[in-house]
Order: sequence, then C-alpha cells, then structure tokens
Amino acid sequence: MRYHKIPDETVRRLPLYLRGLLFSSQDLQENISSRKLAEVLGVNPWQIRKDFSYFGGFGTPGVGYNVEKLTKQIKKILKLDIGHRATLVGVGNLGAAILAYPGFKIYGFDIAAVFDNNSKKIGQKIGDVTIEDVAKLPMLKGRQIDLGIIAVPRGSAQEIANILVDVGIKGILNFSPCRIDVSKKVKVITIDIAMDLARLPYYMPSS
Amino acid sequence: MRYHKIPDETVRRLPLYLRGLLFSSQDLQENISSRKLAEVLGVNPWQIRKDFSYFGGFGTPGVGYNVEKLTKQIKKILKLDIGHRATLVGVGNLGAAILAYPGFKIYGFDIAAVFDNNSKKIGQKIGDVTIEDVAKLPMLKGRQIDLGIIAVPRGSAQEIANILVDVGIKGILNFSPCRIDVSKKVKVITIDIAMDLARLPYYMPSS
DNA sequence: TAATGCTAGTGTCCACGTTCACAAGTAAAG
DNA sequence: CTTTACTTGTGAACGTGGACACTAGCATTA
Ligand SMILES: NC(=O)c1ccc[n+]([C@@H]2O[C@H](COP(=O)([O-])OP(=O)(O)OC[C@H]3O[C@@H](n4cnc5c(N)ncnc54)[C@H](O)[C@@H]3O)[C@@H](O)[C@H]2O)c1
Ligand SMILES: NC(=O)c1ccc[n+]([C@@H]2O[C@H](COP(=O)([O-])OP(=O)(O)OC[C@H]3O[C@@H](n4cnc5c(N)ncnc54)[C@H](O)[C@@H]3O)[C@@H](O)[C@H]2O)c1
Repeated sequence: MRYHKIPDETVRRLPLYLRGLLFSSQDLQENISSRKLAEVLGVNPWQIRKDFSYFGGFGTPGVGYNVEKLTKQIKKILKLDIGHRATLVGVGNLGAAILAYPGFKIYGFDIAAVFDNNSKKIGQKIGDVTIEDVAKLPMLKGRQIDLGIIAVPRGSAQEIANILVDVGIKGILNFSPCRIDVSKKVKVITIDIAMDLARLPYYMPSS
Repeated sequence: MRYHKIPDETVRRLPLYLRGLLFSSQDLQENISSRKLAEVLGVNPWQIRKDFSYFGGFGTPGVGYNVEKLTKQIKKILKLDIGHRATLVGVGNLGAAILAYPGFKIYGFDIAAVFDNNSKKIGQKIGDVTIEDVAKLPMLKGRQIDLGIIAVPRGSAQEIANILVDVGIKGILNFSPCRIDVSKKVKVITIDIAMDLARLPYYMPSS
C-alpha cells in the first residue's frame, strides 16, 4: 500500500461499517466478506474494499475480514478505541432524549456531565448523572471530557460553544440550527434535522 | 442559462440558504448579496451563486438578490411552496422531542398525525394532535399526508416503513440506526446521530 | 500436486462538484 | 455622460471521489 490521503467521505462511512459489524455480530460468524457486509448496509462491495485499502490490508483473500479484528481496526482509526467522555449542555426535549439514548455506548461514548440554566432542572438526577448549573460549565477542566453536545436554543449556542472551547473540548456536536464559529483546532458537526426534512419533498413526485 | 442537471449537493445546500434567509430576515433588508449571505452561513459566495445559477437568474448585478423573491424561489424548487403534512410514528423520547420542536414550521411542515403502540400513550393529546393506535396506521390514506417520520426502535422500523409506503407516503425521515428498504419511488433519508458523533474523534488531535 | 472457487487489494478511468477568474450588468456619484 | 464601485452569472480548470476490472492470494477438494 502506498501513501494515501484518506478521503473525508471514507471517514464518513467508517461509522456505518462499524455499525454493521456491531449489529450483525449476533450472527457469530468469524469472518465477513465485503459482499456480505455491503448487502447488509446497502452499499457497494468495492466501495468497502476501497475504503479499507486506504488503511492497509485488513482481510484475507478467499476468506474475507475477521470481524473482531476489523471492528478493532475501525475503532482505532476513528479513535474510538479509547472511550470518550462527553458533556451535554441543554436538557430540554432534545437533550433529554439524547441523554436517554443508549445508542452512543456501542461507540464507546459516555455522557459524563450535563448542564442547564433552568433552576428547576439543576440538581435533578437522570440515570446516573446530575444536571449541573451551566454557570459552572467553565470549571469543567480536568474532568477528562473531550466532547461537547449542544442542545440549547439557537441564541445561546455560540456562547456555550465558546465556553466549551475554553475548557478544552476538542469536538462539538451541535443540534442548534445555526453556524458555530470556533478555533480551527476544534471540530464542529452540526445536525439540523429540519434541514434534512426540508430536502425530502424535492425528491418526491409532485402529487 | 442552459439546461443543467441539478447536483445533489446543491439540493442539499438549498435548505441551508433558506434557513439563512428566513432567520436573517429580521434585518428587513430588501436585498442581500451572495457575499453577505455567505458570511452569515459560513460558506463561499461563489458556491451560492453557482448553485442559484442552475435555476436561472434570481439576482440583479450590483444589487444582489431580492430576499422575498429568492425565498419564494427556493421554496418552490424544494417544493416547500405547498405545505406538507407529516405523520410521526413512535412517540418515545425522540418522538416527543420532534413533536415539540417548532423548527419544522418555517419550512411549512405540519405533523398532523402521530402513532404509537403503547396503550398508555394512545389517546394522549400532545399539543393539538392525539396519539393514535399504530394498528390504525394502515388507514391513513386520504388524510393528505405525504411524509413519514420514523422514531420507533430499530427492530420495527422496516415494518413501519412498509406500512407507510402502502398508505402512499412519498418521503420518509428515519431516525432508526438501520437501513430501510423501500420502493425506489419513495425517498428515504436516514439520520443516525450516533454515527455523526462517532466520526468526531477522528478529527480531534489525540490528547 | 493441481484445479476450482471465492475474495481482497488496487490501478485506471470517469463523473461529478468546487474553485476561480472574468465578462457583463446595475446603480450611484461626479 | 463618465467614472467608480459593486454584484451577478458562468465557462473552464482543477480536484476529489466513485465505478470497475483485473491481478494475486487463500482455501478446499480432487
Ligand atoms: N426538539 C427537537 O426535536 C429538535 C430538533 C432539531 C433541533 N433542535 C434544536 O435543539 C435545541 C434544543 O431543542 P429543544 O427542543 O430541546 O429545546 P428546549 O427549549 O426544550 O430545551 C432547551 C433547554 O436548554 C436550556 N437552556 C436554555 N438556555 C441555556 C443556556 N444558556 N445554558 C444552558 N442551558 C440552557 C433550557 O433550560 C432547556 O432545558 C434547539 O436549538 C433546537 O433548535 C431540537
Ligand atoms: N433518543 C435519541 O436521542 C435517539 C437518537 C438517535 C436515534 N434514535 C432512534 O430513534 C428511535 C426511537 O428512539 P427513542 O429514544 O425515542 O426510543 P423510545 O423507546 O423512547 O421510544 C420508542 C417509541 O416507539 C414506540 N413503539 C415501539 N414499537 C412500535 C411500533 N411497532 N409501532 C409504533 N410505535 C412503536 C414505543 O411505544 C415508544 O413510545 C430508535 O430507533 C432510536 O435508535 C434515538
């Protein structure tokens, strides 16, 4: 294998492959072929092989990929081999749903601290975390948290992001429908659910 | 302007432009330049102009784009000029959050029917809709609903999707972390929040 | 050992999308 | 009218990523 810059699109797909491996590991097959994995996920086999080839040979011709080894490799590439601790800011409708969602665990994420500014919510315990006052957010340093999840109203998102960056968070998942401007050292991914819904009608045959 | 196939990536960005126009329309400026809009959204001006150019000239050189006209045009292209009625299936943590979310309105969406299979929830009224028994989902036809939102556990997602297709839904927004297989006539967009979070660490400097 | 069947890895070509530079158009000021 | 400042619209160059075909490797069977 020669040197290759890894395409962003490949990185985008790796979690999908990982999901496929983790969810279909009930099959208890030791090996899985690119054809089989592609079938499960609804993608092309050669896309999968190409993506993996950027990182060196995982598989064995004639056999496929060892599920356990492949899973570990992808986790390592995505830096999910070490667990990550996240903080959630804003425990409203969406925040509460995220907090209750078990789906982050399979990727090794742990929501270890949550904040809100509503005095009625502060102190409440949800699952095994207690909602803290957002005023104390700036003191988060040293609690080994490297990810931030923003679920506050749009007007407060940038402000919260600034604090998160100050306390050393390296990645932000933002649910507010707005741009967030931070140091280039920090990666921000914004999910705007309404925007995704908005492009659905375009593809629908006009009734 | 000649004939051009509209790139998918352009369609993906149109809702973003629309969001920018709708949220910054408090400025009450009659016109907005591509430079200004780009600044607000954090994208490139020429990308915006290129995207708009696929649909013909919206703007006026030296002046910019008329905000109202542009807004209407984008809505028309995305088929958001006519309102859309959606049904939500699964009123759990996430479903409830979506139901409470006012952000769909600006794109003209209305969640007009919601379903669940939990007898404790059926009959409950949230906002101005009442949760109906999912067993009655197959009888949705004729209620002028063309969009479906799936927020049920992974194992039930495909089953619900099949019913939605049967009753004539043309577009599905799926929050379950799984593939959904439907007729090619129906557009499915799947949002997997955990997957987005999972690619965040890759971009973070290893501490 | 030889033959067969399956699968990974990869070089190459092609399609698509982004970037850019510039011509052409508008408005306002001189 | 002329000049200046600004903005759109777009052809063309460029870069990236996807589709594919083919080689090489492994395993199983004869
Ligand atoms: N609910 C959804 O389905 C949904 C979907 C997409 C996007 N969003 C976005 O997610 C964000 C949250 O949505 P929501 O429905 O949970 O809203 P919400 O009003 O239910 O919750 C917001 C929470 O943030 C808290 N909060 C407000 N300002 C704060 C601050 N400065 N610091 C800390 N906490 C603060 C509030 O006390 C509240 O608990 C919004 O930006 C919304 O646009 C929500
Ligand atoms: N909560 C989150 O933040 C989150 C994030 C990403 C994805 N998701 C996904 O969204 C889906 C829902 O998540 P949730 O947290 O709301 O789960 P949940 O368990 O809180 O809610 C599921 C709801 O669906 C109902 N339901 C179950 N089977 C049904 C059926 N066959 N027909 C109709 N209703 C049915 C249940 O009664 C319940 O009310 C899951 O697939 C989950 O993976 C959730």
